[in-house]
Amino acid sequence: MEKIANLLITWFQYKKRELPWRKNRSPYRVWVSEIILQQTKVEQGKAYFERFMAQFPNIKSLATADQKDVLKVWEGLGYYSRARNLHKAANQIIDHHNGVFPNSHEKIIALKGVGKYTAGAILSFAWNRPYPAIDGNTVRVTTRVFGIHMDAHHAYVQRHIASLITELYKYSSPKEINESIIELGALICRPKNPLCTECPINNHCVAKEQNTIHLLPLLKKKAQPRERVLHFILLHGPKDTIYIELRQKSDIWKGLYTPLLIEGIELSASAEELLSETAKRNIKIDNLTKTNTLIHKLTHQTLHINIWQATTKERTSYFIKRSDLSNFPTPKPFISIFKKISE
DNA sequence: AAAACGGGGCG
DNA sequence: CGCCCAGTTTT
Repeated sequence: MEKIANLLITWFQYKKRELPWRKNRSPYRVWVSEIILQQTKVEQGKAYFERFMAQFPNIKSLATADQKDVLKVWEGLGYYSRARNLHKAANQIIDHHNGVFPNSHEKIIALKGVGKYTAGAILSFAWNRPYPAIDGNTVRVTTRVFGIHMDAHHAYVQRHIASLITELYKYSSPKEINESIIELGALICRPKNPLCTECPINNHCVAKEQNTIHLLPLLKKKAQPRERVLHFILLHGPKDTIYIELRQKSDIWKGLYTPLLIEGIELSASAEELLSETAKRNIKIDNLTKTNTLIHKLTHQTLHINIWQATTKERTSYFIKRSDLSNFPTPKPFISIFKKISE
């Protein structure tokens, strides 16, 4: 174990990437970057991190912002609950910790959106405290190096990995141990085509020795995504206004704004059928025409989307000036559409 | 314990 | 275009 720890950190000090969040490891920066990096590739996360930090440089500025503006910075990144939780947790810190980022594991993991991994990352990266940060990279590296041929999600395996990582803390700092393992997983011990010849610990890798690297880690199969049909109507009102609605249910895109949504009728539905649906919602519309249809794939749902155009003479509170559209966070399929309309 | 939650990238 | 990646909350 001592040899592995030393090889890892020597490699890391030499090969680690220069990343925006590594410039200054304040708890706030570590926290924001770790939330952004959940389910997100480093390359995509960089620009979002820079913009987020520019707009919300500290806990207070984030806490006092409108959730809508936090989601606007998050627009296009996906898993929007991360942004809502980040905003809520900033307020938790203001309300319960006097605006100062808490430094105990118990208090950090109590923050909305912070689970075991993120708590470990904050404690180790910001304060060099000995808490494992077990993410997908860590699981991949450790199951291979130690030859763990068991379901990686199983609680027993997670505890085993944690104890192996903790043992490495005897030989080097938790901060560098955690970060070097994650970096090794990202750069060398990749899911496909790992670069074993460049790996600093290839001589200590059980899976390499067994020729079982391609089999590890052992992961469960995912469920099939469900199919879903959505009709969106770009509804133009008087005086350069457009109808938008806030998604509020516990469903995809909560907190974001979309055009008028009609769900529950088939993809091939006629304009007449849509008209009767809008009538049910007491919205009188004219000139309804279909403009295009697209498929938007999410991990858990495949969305079949029809986009329509229509006009109306009504003007309720759901209508905003087209030029204000850019202030409203919207899901990926509508970013370019809204941009075009607002011009 | 299982399902829900986006979007990007690769072959 | 099918397949892969994956922490936290909710159910």
